[in-house]
Amino acid sequence: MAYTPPGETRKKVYEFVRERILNGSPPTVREVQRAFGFRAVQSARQHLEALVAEGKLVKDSGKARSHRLPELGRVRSSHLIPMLGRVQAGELTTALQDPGDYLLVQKTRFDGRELFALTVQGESMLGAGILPGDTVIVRRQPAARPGEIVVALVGEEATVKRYRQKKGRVELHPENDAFEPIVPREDGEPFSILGKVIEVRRSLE
Amino acid sequence: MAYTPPGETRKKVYEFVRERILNGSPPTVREVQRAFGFRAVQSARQHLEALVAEGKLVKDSGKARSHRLPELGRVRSSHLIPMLGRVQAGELTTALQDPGDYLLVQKTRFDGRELFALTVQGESMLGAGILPGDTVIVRRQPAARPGEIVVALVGEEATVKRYRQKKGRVELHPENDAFEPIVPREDGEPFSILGKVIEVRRSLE
DNA sequence: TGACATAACAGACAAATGTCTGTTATTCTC
DNA sequence: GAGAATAACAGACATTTGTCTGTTATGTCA
Repeated sequence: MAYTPPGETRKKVYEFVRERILNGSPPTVREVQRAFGFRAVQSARQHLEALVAEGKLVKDSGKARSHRLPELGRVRSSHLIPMLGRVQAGELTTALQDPGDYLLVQKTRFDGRELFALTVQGESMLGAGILPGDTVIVRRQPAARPGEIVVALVGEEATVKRYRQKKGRVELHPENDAFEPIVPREDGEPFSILGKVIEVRRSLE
Repeated sequence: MAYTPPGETRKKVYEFVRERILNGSPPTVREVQRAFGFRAVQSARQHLEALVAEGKLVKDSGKARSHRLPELGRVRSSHLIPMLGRVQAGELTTALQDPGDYLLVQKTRFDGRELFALTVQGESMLGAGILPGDTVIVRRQPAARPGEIVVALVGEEATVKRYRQKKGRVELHPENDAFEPIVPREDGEPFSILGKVIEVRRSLE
């Protein structure tokens, strides 16, 4: 490769490597060499080393394909969670065994507790910006604090509501005047908190 | 490693590799070996080969760290898109050059067009279930169809609104009675569609 | 011009990594 | 118990990949 003005090729190398990293396969030194038509491995290596020195890239010495973007450490970590779709609550457990779909979440935001996702039905939470068809990501937990939005199992159905307490009794509040709060009966009707809604997603495509 | 029931370790190997791939660094054969305490490289290799044969993984023969998740399945590779946060519209372009944060999306849902994300400010889209602080994922495109929610550049500011046309003229409608529709002036005030909102995300933690 | 910095080249070595051949152990089924 | 199937092991070799030492070319600036 002919001589190029200082910094010019360096920048292109950075963009090339960055693109490759974002696409999931960091290049080897020789892949960079070939991509730029260098006739010596060292040419590619010098650029890569310089980029590391500048702090634009990070590298694990000696390892293959180990260049990373420095700011990605906290972001890249991801996790797949089962997507429950529109299953009935009664089938929740079995659905979790072999879920039909997965959703990708950024793991670092969640502390390793079990997560799952499901699709919202009905308009009872319109006031909280949760629309029918929205996907809610839920962290499994058996209890909640007042004010949090939870997924609860009432009888045979899973429902998304805001958790409240009144005189020591649990109430599940919709955010829509057309609906009434749910007050669990004491006659043994199955009632439990499945978990807390930690994220809402809506696809508009 | 002691003998384990057929398929048991295989499944764990798959999960391990999948996790690593999603995190951006597919493991080497020997990394799998170490992770499972195999005393022979071949043990790890057999599992990996079997997984490729089953179609659960794909591999570039001979290359280091070349295991990938097949593009066919439901679980697809992830993609990082730049997160623009609360930057002013005028800085949009520069912000894209060196973004400070990234968001993880499922790549296959988007056809390779350029994506970016930004944080919503203001309550003008409450009626569409878009709240202040929500993150919108935007696909860059210079035009839109009536009814779609877009990010537009009006003067110096980026704004999220519903795109409409009235008598051949563009109007940007809020979804909140407290706000007025925006009708771009014809006096040369900068106006352009930055892209279409394809997803809304809200974190509740 | 000459010192200096950067870019690119040449050729090799060393470490990491993928691949191969063959063997032993465990479980299941008949 | 014999045979089949799967799991795990042992040890080696080949290729890929990272790293090193030294050289030549191009541009900058005093």
